[in-house]
Amino acid sequence: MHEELLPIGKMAELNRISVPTLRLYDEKGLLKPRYTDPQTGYRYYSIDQNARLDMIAYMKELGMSLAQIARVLQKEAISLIEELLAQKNEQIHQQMRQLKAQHDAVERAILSIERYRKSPATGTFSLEYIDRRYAWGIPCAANFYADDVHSYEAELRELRRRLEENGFAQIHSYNIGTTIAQADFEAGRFVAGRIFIFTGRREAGAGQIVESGMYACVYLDNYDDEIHYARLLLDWCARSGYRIAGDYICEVMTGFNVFDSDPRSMFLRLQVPVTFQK
Amino acid sequence: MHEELLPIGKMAELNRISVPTLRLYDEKGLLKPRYTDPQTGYRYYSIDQNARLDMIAYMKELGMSLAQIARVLQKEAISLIEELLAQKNEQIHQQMRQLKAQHDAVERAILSIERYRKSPATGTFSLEYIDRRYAWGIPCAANFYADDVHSYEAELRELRRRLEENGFAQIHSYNIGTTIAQADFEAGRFVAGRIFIFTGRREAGAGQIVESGMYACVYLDNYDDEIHYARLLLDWCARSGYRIAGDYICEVMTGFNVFDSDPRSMFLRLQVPVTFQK
DNA sequence: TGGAAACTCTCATCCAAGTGGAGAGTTTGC
DNA sequence: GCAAACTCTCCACTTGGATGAGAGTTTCCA
Repeated sequence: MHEELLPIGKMAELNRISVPTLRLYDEKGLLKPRYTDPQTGYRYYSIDQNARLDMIAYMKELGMSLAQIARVLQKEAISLIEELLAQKNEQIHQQMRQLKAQHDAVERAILSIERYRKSPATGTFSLEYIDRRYAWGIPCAANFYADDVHSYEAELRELRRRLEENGFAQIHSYNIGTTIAQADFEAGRFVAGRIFIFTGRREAGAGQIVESGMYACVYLDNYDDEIHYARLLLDWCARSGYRIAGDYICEVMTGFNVFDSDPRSMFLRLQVPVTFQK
Repeated sequence: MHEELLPIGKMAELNRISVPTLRLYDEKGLLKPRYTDPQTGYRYYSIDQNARLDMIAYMKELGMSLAQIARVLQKEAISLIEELLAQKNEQIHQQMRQLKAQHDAVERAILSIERYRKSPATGTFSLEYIDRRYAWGIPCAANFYADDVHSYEAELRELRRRLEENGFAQIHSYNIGTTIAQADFEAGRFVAGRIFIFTGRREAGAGQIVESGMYACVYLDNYDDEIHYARLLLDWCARSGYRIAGDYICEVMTGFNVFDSDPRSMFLRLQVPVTFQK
C-alpha cells in the first residue's frame, strides 16, 4: 500500500497547528510521525494521523495536560479516558465555584471603590441606618489598643489563618472589623473585643449577626487616629442625646491601604449602634 | 522612630508565603524591602509592609498578573484598579461561558462512552426510534465515496473551519454525520450529500433539524466497511418491508478512533428513516 | 543539471509564577 | 569561638508552546 506522506509543514497547515507544536508532540510521544528519515531527521506524517491529532485537540479542550494525554494515548485505553473525564467533571465544578467566588469578590471590590469615592470627608459625623450584616471572627487574644501595631498585625494574621482553616477563599476582599464591648466603650476604655470580617451572607459555625439599626458613625483615613475619633464619636453621641445600644465597631472599608502617597487610600468607619431617648 | 525590621524568613513565615516568592516580588518591584544591607544583600522588611503584601495577595485573587500588579502599585492609582476590575469582570464572564461549554463537552463525552459500551455488535441491524436532533453543516464539495480518504479529510477540515468561523467551541466533542440524499441511497448511488455535526440544540443560521422517527440502523466499527453495510441496510429495509422516508445518515458516534490496537474504538451508526407499508 | 526558494532540522531562548538546590557567606545563640 | 540556622546569588525545572539562528534538504524552474 503506497501511503502518501506529508512533511511537517503540510501536516501543520492541514490541521491549523504550528510546526513547533507538531515537533513538541513528537518529542512528548503524543504523535510520532509515521516515518522519520534516519538521514535527515525529516518527519513525515500520514493523512490518517490527523484523527489522532483531533483526539489530542479534543482532550486539550477537555482541559487535560499534554502529559495526561500522552498517558492515555500510550495506554490506548478508553477506560482511562473515562476516569479522567470523571476527574475533570469534579475539577470543573471546583473551578466554577472558584470563579463564582472570584466574581463575587470583584463585585464587592467595585462596590467598595464606589463607596470610597462617595465617602464623606475625614471627621464627618453621621447618623446612618445600617442594614443587618453578617460577620465571622474570633475574640482578640491581646489588646492591640494598648500594645503596638505588631499586636494588631498578629490578630489579623490569626484571623486570616482561622478563615483559611474554615474554607474562606478570597479572604482579602472582605471588610475587616474590630469591636469594643459596649461597656468598655461607654467607659472610655479601649479594649479590643473581637476581630472579624463582614461576610455578606450568613455563615454556618462561628458566624454572627450584626443587627440592623441606627448607627452613629465617623469616617477617617488613618489608623492612628482611631482612638481620638472614637472618643469624639462618644462625645458626639452624648451631646446629641443618643444612647449607646451595642458594641463599638471599627470597620475597614477599603483594603487599598498601600499607596503611601495617597493619604485617603485608607478608609475607616467607626460606628456604634444608638437609640434615642424618648 | 526605631522601626523593627524582619529578615526575609520571618516575613515569609508571618505572611505564609515562600522566601523565593518574596525575593521575586523584590526583583519585580512589587515589594522592595524597607532596608537592604549593601554589604551582605540581606533584605529587611518592616512589619507594616505586609499591608502591601495583603494588597498583592488580593490582586492575585482577582486574577491579575504580577506585571499588572506592579503597574498598579507603581502608579499608586485606584482608578487603575477600577479599570482592571471592570476588565476582570468581563474576563470572568468569558471564563464562565467557557467553563460551561467545557462542562457540556465532558458530559457529552461521558454519555458517548457509555453509549459506546452498550453498543450492539458490529453488523447488528435494528429499528430504532430516534428523537429529533439538530445539526449544523455544509454540503460536501466532492464525493468522498468515489474518491479516497483524502477527500473525506478535506471535507472534514472544511467543516471544522466553518464551524470555528461560526463561533463553535469544543468542536471535537460533537458527533459528526454525513448524508446521502434519499434518491441516491435508494438507487444505490453513493454520493456524499452534506457533512455536519449534531449540535444538541437548535442553532441559529445554518442549523438544521433532523426529524424524529423510526430509523433502520446498523452499527459498525470501521470506516472502510461503510458502503458494504449501507448496502446491507438497504437490502434489510427492502426485505423487511420498510419504506425509505428520508436521507441516509452515517453518524460517527465516538471520536475515539485513535487506538490502533483496539478494533472497536471507532463506532459508526448508519441510519435511514423508514415508514411502514400499510 | 544548476541554482534559488522554500522547507526542515536541532538547539537555544523566552513567557508566568514560582519551586528547589548548590555553594558561599552571615547572623544568632550558647 | 563554634555550630546551627539563616540568607545570599545563581542555576535549573515546571507548561505549552513561540520565536529565532544557523545549517542542511527538497523542490521547482530555467
